[in-house]
Amino acid sequence: MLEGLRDVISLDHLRRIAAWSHELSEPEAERARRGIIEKTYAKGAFICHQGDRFECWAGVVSGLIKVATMSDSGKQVTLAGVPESGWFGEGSVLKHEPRRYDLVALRESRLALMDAATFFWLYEHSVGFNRFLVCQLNERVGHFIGQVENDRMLDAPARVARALATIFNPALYPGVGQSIAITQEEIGLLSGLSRQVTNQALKMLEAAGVLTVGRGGVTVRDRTDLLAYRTRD
DNA sequence: TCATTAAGCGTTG
DNA sequence: CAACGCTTAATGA
Repeated sequence: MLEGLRDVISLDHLRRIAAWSHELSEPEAERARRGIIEKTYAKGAFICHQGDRFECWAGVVSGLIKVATMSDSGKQVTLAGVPESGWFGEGSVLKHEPRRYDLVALRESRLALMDAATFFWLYEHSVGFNRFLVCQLNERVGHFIGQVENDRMLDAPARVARALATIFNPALYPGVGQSIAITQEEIGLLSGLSRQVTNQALKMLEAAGVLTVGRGGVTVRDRTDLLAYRTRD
């Protein structure tokens, strides 16, 4: 697998790629900037495997990341899709734990990686940073409660609705607006469905008035419609 | 046997 | 040129 390009970033750039940086004081932001490098991952590349020690907090600058794990039966189960502007991995960094999940780049993606020392410095010194972390963890709790439900309803449109609802969460991913550029193949990878089934599911969701499908993207008027979607029989 | 999927390919925007 | 839809052959429940 090809190693991507590594780069140091500017303060201006940090402001653009990290919504949380606006909660930081000038010296805090400067410290954050120095602790972050950027790296590009090719389509299909693993950012890390389950069990790896990957001592970084990561933000998606561009592209799309899948967080997945193996089920008991050995199948890949997607836990979440992380689009542009999403930051993840604070769980493992905070606990000094090996990664509990696989991280895969679904398309060519650029990540901002913050080293653990910087992360802990902000954790101990910055009120704004902690405010952001609490807010994000709170959103996650809500998300995973929804996921538990998802395991029991194996219905394809409902799973697609869930996967998309994750991506359209403005608290977690402020960079995503009403529509997102995502292919049906990528939605399938996020939902754990084949391209055919994904296409069919999207049509059903469109018929239900929950979203509109376009070429290479979907548009959602109201995210609560996605969350409210239930199997129609 | 029937259903589902990955792969290949033609079409389309 | 990449996303989509369709066909087909393999897989497996």
